[in-house]
Amino acid sequence: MDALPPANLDPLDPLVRQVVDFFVDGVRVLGLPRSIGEIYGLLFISQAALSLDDLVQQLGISKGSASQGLRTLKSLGAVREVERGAERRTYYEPAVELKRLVGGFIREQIRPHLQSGQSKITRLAATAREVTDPAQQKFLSERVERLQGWLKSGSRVLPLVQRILGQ
Amino acid sequence: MDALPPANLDPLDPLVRQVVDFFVDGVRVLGLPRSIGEIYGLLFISQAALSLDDLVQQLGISKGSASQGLRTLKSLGAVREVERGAERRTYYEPAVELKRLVGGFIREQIRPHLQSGQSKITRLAATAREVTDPAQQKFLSERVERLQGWLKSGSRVLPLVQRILGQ
DNA sequence: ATCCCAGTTCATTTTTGTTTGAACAAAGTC
DNA sequence: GACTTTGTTCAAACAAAAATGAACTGGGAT
Repeated sequence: MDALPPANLDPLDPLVRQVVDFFVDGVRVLGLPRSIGEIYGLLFISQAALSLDDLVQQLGISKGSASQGLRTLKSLGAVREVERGAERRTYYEPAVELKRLVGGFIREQIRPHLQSGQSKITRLAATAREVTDPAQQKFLSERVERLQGWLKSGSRVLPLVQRILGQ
Repeated sequence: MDALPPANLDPLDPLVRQVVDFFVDGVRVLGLPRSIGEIYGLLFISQAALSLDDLVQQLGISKGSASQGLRTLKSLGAVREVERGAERRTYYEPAVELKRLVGGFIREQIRPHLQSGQSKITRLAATAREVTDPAQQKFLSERVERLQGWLKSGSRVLPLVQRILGQ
């Protein structure tokens, strides 16, 4: 009973662990996979920029996860690549300005949904217009208009949120 | 080869289907299960209040799902029970004011996370204070302060969002 | 007291989403 | 050209979340 599972041989420092867990929870709320929280969290609390391999080693995740996670984080503008002179491998550091993070999230994760919502409602309105029974018609168009109002409000709020979070 | 699966015998009207799908997508973005979108969507587009059994019949979902979905929707303030005189069974109708919906979502799904985030950061700050190396110390406290700033911004934005969406 | 009926609970099944790891590509070295 | 190093891709394995349905609760009705 001494050959325990090949557990991560290099457990994270407790402080680092706390930060990583914080971000794991954070990204779950945003609907992103945990590996993304782990990666961003470790970058956030590491003074030096880290390479993909550093992330794999320290977090004990696969290269595949690390690669995909970094890709998503890049697309969100949440990490940037650091030039490291003649080095072949690339290093990453976190973007820590809330404004930038929120902006990226809105651009990548919210706006597309708002837009597809808009077009769905447009189609919906067309379908509703074909209903003949007047009472039914009235009820439906009232509801469709309400949906349109919601989306309008949604797109009105976003810029405001961005402005406030940009200080 | 003619005993096909016991598919839903009573498919939804295409318009209703469109609305239900709209809400299914909508709630997925919010991180809620699809059954909740289906239920809310059907209520939203139905002129009459519906019972749990109506939902089960029309959506082809189980009683269990319907019951749990309604519970969540009630807790979000997104549906209300309609009194139906001597009727034993209860009927539901949707809350359609954006203000109320957003308020419920913030209260149930966002505030709790902000709060647990606050307390995690407080603990984190304590851990960070124990680090002795001064350079390390400085870096860590800068990062921890940044996190605190994020949460502060977050809680500043919420009331504002609510105000704007309340017209 | 027993039988409905409307609704809830929760262990199991199903579905969905994430992670892994092996194969691959690209780009530099010897 | 063959080899090493860094990173990507994607089918398969795995894990997490949601849906099911059978057992149950509780309140009428008879």
